[in-house]
Amino acid sequence: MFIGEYKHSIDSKKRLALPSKFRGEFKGKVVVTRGLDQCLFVYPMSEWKKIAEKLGNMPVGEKSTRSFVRLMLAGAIDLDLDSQGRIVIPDYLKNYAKLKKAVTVAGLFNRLELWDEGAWDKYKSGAEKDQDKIAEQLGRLGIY
Amino acid sequence: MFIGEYKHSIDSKKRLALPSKFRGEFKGKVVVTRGLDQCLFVYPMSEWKKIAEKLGNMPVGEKSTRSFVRLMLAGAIDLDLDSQGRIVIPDYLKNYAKLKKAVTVAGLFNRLELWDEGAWDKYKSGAEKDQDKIAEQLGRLGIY
DNA sequence: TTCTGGTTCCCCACTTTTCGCCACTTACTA
DNA sequence: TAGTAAGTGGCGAAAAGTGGGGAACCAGAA
Repeated sequence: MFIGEYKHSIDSKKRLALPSKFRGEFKGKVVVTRGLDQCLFVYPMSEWKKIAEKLGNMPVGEKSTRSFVRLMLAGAIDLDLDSQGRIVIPDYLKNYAKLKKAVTVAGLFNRLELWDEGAWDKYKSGAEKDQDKIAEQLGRLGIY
Repeated sequence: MFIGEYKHSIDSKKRLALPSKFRGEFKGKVVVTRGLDQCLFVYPMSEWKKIAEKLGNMPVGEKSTRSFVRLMLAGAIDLDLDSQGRIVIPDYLKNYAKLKKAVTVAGLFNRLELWDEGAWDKYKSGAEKDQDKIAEQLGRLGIY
């Protein structure tokens, strides 16, 4: 289970180290995909297979479904960790999430999220302002 | 399983290199056919056989089904990879997808798609716009 | 048949990118 | 404060992508 917030940096070769405490769960392989709100999702292979299976079997008849599947599958990439636990972020994903040097890695239960540090801080302060709404949601979920 | 987005180029002899990480799955042979939305589909021989089977058994009653089957089956061609992992794109397919020099190769689960780079970028930015719909679709897949 | 022009295919070569490894530095722990 | 682990940086080797020469092949024309 992925939890916590970590700061890492992308070097000149587009390499990004993943937090060492999670490397065991990845077993040397991860899948990175386009996420929501301009971040990237990082899944262990086992999680990704479930998702890909569903995507691959979606009907291609409808135009909007087709483009959704294209975006998700073509937007994903499977990567190997090097001996230091780093992955190389492809250009098209790096651009999508507007990643520069400083990256925030966030643990979200069954995945990691990669954020440009600045974007993350902004997003977070926005979300923190919305405390009342969050409290409301928690209540609805039965969390007190 | 094919995923990811790759940039390659067609040279003056109409040769196009396929991403090296997939060459193993092709075993030297591929089937290329007209795809949906002005792109080309590239299947490994094993996948193509399944597809062709399905297409051959489709009911020919509906007009749109008929034209879809014609599109896929009539345009299909099997190609060999050369020793550098390239295929030669026939003119009629190159024209159909309006391929110029810069080509985007997209992995879509059981096939690759070949797009003119410009067309791909346009298609993608169109699909990316509707983040709400994407979130909705993700929710339907059980991804949160 | 023989010549010629065009096309295809095979192989070699150059350039760029990627990958694996090693090493330094920083942070945390005991 | 020594020791260990994590994060970062850089080098050299290997692989991938691209371009081009030239042989083989196939047509049509003389």
